[in-house]
Amino acid sequence: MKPRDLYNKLKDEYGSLQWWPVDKTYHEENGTDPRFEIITGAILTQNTSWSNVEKALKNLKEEKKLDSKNMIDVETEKLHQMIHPSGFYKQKTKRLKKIAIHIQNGYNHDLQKLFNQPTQKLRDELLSLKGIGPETADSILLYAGEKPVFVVDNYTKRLCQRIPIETKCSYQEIQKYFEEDIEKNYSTKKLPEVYKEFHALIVEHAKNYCKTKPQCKQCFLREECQMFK
DNA sequence: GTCCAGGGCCGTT
DNA sequence: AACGGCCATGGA
Repeated sequence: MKPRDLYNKLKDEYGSLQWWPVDKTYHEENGTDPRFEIITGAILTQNTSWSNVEKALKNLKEEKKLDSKNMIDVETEKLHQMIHPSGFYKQKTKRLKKIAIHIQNGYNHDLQKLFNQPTQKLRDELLSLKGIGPETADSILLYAGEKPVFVVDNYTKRLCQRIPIETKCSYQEIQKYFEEDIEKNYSTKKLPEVYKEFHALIVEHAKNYCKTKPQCKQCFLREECQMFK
């Protein structure tokens, strides 16, 4: 199966999903940039369920620390406490502080300036920060920066192996394979929306059916999936 | 009690 | 390059 076939099938099944959840009201009321919430969420959700991330985000909002300027000043112990529910809270505290300081030093807290850079340059820059790997960087580029980048996560790798989709299983190979196939069918302007939707659909499907322990009998893709046969 | 989640780093092979 | 151990919580 080709990536575009998977995309179309998932879209027909699940319709359009609104992703990445952001509390716009909070940012309007506080004059902060909603894109920092996406950056924060991308770090907090590393190998962690979103429900746990929500608890941490809630704490950050209650203390008005969900922006790069205010996050920098939070005591390490205090930040540990606030993001505790999201797990790996010590390393994630370091990662959040690191990106916040980077946004201060390089861009004077102006995320527009950050995202105005060429995609590849920005990607390399994000990857140079310890704690930001390929998936976190690409999530930030796509969902906060509206850049045409396909995000590969464990769910994507799992689907590729099971259906299967004919590609090597390294991050780079999967990403290239998906992007080259999707690029052919959509205008450059539409690509970010397509990639956002595609990744959201993959997560939705894998959460519900293509779990670690697959629910093949209920899965609508079972007849075309090697896993079921 | 066990398993798993919208990863990434670091050390070893 | 590829793999294993580690980081940690809360819900199923």
